Amino acid sequence: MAGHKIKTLALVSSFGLSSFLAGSYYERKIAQDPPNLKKFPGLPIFGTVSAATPVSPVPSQTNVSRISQIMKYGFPGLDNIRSFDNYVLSYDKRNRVAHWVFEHITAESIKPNEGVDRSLCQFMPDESIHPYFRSLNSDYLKSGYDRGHLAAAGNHKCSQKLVEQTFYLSNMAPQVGVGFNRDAWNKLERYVRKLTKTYTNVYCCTGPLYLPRREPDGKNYVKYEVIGANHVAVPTHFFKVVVCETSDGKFEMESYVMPNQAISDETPLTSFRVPPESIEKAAGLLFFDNISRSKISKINGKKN
DNA sequence: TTTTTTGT
Repeated sequence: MAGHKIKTLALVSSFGLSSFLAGSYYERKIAQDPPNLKKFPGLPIFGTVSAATPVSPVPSQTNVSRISQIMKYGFPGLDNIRSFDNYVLSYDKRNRVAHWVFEHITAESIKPNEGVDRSLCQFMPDESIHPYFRSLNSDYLKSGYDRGHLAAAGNHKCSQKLVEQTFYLSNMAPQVGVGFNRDAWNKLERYVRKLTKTYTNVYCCTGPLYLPRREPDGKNYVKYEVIGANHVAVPTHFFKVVVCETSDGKFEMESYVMPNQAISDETPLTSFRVPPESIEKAAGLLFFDNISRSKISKINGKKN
């Protein structure tokens, strides 16, 4: 992690947070009202919306500061960043599933407010994603997989608007329902929420993995199913990397990898702990790059 | 408690 720190920091600061936000604002706007591309001289114009991102208005200051708070300790990667009011997502256009989502939760922020009702929410396509790369409800229909939240709905129940924003399909991945999404994975999500009872701030990064497997010929292959007309990838595994901040400014890190399959209720969560480095290498991401290693007092329960 | 799908 530390070895790459300077490079990544330089990249983040030269882009600047506002340009990420500006990008997401612009692409969202495209989806609502198709732009007159002639307004942007020099942009390549094809038959479809260009991926290029011209200068555009900066969104409201409140949103910017919340996003800065969520991403305070670094972006794991910089591909197709989407910012919502209470979480941030990096989208993998090739697999039609996010690379990662990032959340900042506190006891206060996850406290459900009266009247907030998950059952009123609907899964909806993310119109800010180009139609070529967008997943649809029809892709999941009769696939046998749940539309599993990456940023958990249960982390955003303080307002109806925030919980609704977790129902974009860009925040979903095909997950085995019984025994995984509704059980072991849900248990991990509840455990992460429980950490807010002990720690002032909890930062949580979640995403899919497509891990190689040894086949009978002795070689390693990455094999995964794709579902629906849009070939949405079914990840082989999911990860969660969590950093807990104590009131005196110390950090503790925990990182988990779970296979996308039914998991026995008896399996303890601790058995899914893996070194964060192994997730970074498998995912091509760097987690919490802005936290100096010397400030992390524990990793997966062991003194660092 | 929270996570969902299916068919009416």
